[in-house]
Amino acid sequence: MAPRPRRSISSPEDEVLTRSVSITDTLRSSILAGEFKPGERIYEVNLSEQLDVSRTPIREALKVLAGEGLLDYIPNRGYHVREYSVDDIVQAYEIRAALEGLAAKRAAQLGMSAEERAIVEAALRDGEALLNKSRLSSEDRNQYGIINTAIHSAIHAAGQSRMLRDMLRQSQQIAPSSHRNVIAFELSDVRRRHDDHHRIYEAILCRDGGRAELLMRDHVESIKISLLRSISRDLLPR
Amino acid sequence: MAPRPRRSISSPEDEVLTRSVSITDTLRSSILAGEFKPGERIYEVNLSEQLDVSRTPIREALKVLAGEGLLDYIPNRGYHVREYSVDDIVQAYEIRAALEGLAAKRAAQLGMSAEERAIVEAALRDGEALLNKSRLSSEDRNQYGIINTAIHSAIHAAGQSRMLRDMLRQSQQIAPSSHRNVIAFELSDVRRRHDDHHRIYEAILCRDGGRAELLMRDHVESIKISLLRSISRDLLPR
DNA sequence: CCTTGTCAAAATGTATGCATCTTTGGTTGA
DNA sequence: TCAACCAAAGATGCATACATTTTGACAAGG
Repeated sequence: MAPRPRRSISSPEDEVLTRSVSITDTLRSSILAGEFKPGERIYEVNLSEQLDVSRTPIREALKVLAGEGLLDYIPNRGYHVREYSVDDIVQAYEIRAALEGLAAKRAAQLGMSAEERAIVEAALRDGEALLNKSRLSSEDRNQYGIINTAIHSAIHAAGQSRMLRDMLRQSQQIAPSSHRNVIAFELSDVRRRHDDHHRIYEAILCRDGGRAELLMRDHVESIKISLLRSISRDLLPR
Repeated sequence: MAPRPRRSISSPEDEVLTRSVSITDTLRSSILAGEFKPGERIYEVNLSEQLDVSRTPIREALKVLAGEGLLDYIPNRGYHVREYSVDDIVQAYEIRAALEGLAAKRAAQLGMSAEERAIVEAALRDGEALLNKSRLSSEDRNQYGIINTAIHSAIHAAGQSRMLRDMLRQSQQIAPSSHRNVIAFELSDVRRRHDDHHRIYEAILCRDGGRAELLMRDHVESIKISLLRSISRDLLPR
């Protein structure tokens, strides 16, 4: 096999690239994009041929992804794509609600930096503009997803806890599309969520940790409810 | 190197043993026991010589432990034992409080199985007997630790959520001894904690999820407080 | 028909050699 | 003197060969 090319000198601030790390990223995206069937067995040799590397970096990537909960591993019996039942996803939302609540409380207690505030305020404004429309296109919904992520990420950052951030990432990283986790929100739902964001941010600015936590918990719990509602609608069609 | 011995046929229900897995366990214990200095660099070759295996299973073990948050990893620059500041530990308690609260709530909502109830009730009785004494020996404290773990583990199990259990484990698995995290509890503290356990269990039996959550959160938060108190006492001696 | 045993193919586990990167210490040049 | 620069040593990354385990097919026996 050809030797690994030297990293270019001119790139100023690049991520370190080892095969193992980039393969980990590739596989993670594939799994989260639902490109593997839930429960599907993952064969090292397959992947190593597909990705044109030896089994070594593949094995390391699989170990990492198993640690992240994306794969199940049984010694001598390989890896399987982890299956998430509806109940698993509901549990993940409950966990996320508890953790996001804590993050919001900490953000309120510790205060948000100027940059963090700027990000949230810009996102709130953008959301305002977007939700003025009388109907949301698919692209609009996508756009709101980005806004939503910006707000939550800023609050996570303000929580100033690496462990908390790590766990939040894990609780959100649950193969979403594989279970059509994309909840069909009504426009009114989105507006309500956006209003939640406003209130949560206000509570944080007021340094009211208790209120920020309560609001955030309910905010996330309500997504869980929507999920349950949309599922029960699917199961009992009208 | 000598070939790996076949697994014995007679052992009925043994854990699967690969070098990689058992080394992972060994290293995890060592780290948690504080046998490495915080921040210390971990060299693959060192370990492979000490443990008399090749670098391959070592590398896999290190990947897993990094995933568990016990090690920091930088590509091409190896692994370091993760350092936990006092603040990190406090954050871990906050996370644990949120998660244990959720576990207690779920246990109340879902109910505890007969076995789980038996475990808790036995532990509560044992605690009763232990705390009757007027003074606790070091062995007694140790014993109460086991009782405490039994109660909490039973509640975790009753929560019926793998993700929740995994995260709880992670939030508790923070090199305790390396930071003399062993809080010097007064006997009255321990009695109070034991009383907490009684009330929490009652709330769970009554299927009062809200109360169970509240009590459990406060229960864990109070340990955080004790930690902070004992630290500030250390820093300002009298 | 189901069970059990055997064996070969296939998959994972481990050791090892080489490639690449980091680090370190000394050297050179301003 | 100090900084930039090499070169060698040391450490990690990756490929590969071989060892071990699992699995599935097939045959023999109940």
